[in-house]
Amino acid sequence: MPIDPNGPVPLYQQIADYIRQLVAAGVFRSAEALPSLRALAVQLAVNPNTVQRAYDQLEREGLVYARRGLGLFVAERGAELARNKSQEALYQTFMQAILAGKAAQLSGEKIGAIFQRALAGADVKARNQ
Amino acid sequence: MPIDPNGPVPLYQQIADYIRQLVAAGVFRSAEALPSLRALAVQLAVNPNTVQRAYDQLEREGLVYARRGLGLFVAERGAELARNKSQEALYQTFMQAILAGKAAQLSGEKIGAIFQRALAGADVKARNQ
DNA sequence: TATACTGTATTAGTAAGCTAATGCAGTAAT
DNA sequence: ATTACTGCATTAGCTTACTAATACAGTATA
Repeated sequence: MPIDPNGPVPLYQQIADYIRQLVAAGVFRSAEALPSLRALAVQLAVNPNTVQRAYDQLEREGLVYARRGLGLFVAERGAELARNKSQEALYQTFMQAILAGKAAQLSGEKIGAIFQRALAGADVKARNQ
Repeated sequence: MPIDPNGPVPLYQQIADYIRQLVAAGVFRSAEALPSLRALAVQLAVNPNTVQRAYDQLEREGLVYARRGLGLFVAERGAELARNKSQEALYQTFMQAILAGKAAQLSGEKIGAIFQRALAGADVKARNQ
């Protein structure tokens, strides 16, 4: 698991994002236990509270539920929620960016063109990895 | 000028963004003076240093240049740079969002569809204002 | 019941970023 | 030279957010 202690995005956020991806991809099946706080904390060389905070966030999103003494489990529709969450986040990001572009006097067509260029660029980037 | 002392985005950033828009729109013509640090600071009820920081950023971007004792002026190709800057920022934002979407197992088509929905949504939003 | 594992809560330290106070330095006009 | 304007630099206060230390509480098993 790729964790970068430096860099702008907080550790707990990186962890939450990564776990969310795994849940969305179905790596953890419904009602299957996720790694325990401390286990993951040791593996990532991070304080348990930091993992806790990530798990907290995922629980608030409804992806997982925690049982004290037992562990953490993927919620019934956890995978589906995770996918919806990703899409919603993407939509919000796009919306904000588009509004910023409009504020900068860019037309909808121009904004669309820039997006298409980025989409193509992302493909190339993915191919080179 | 709409400045929100609360809210997540720092004052100096709001100021810089707004001035950049004005420069992009050609409100200030080349070599024409912008409001002085203190004048703008008074108008916005903000510390001069905060405006200074915004102007600093715009100068680093090459949009304007400062002359001590004289004031701040729009650079030769300032308006053009401002427009390019906006497009480049938009491209970067799109790129990051797209990569996040791909990481979340979303296909390029799906990502494109979400973007189109956001673009349409932004139009509606603009119409209602 | 003792042990060893789970998650939870409280508190504190630390670092980064933003804003402001104050004084310095250059220009121009009276 | 004085005055009144420009931008610039240094420093400090303040807030916020992140991370960590530590202790508490529930569950299962030997």
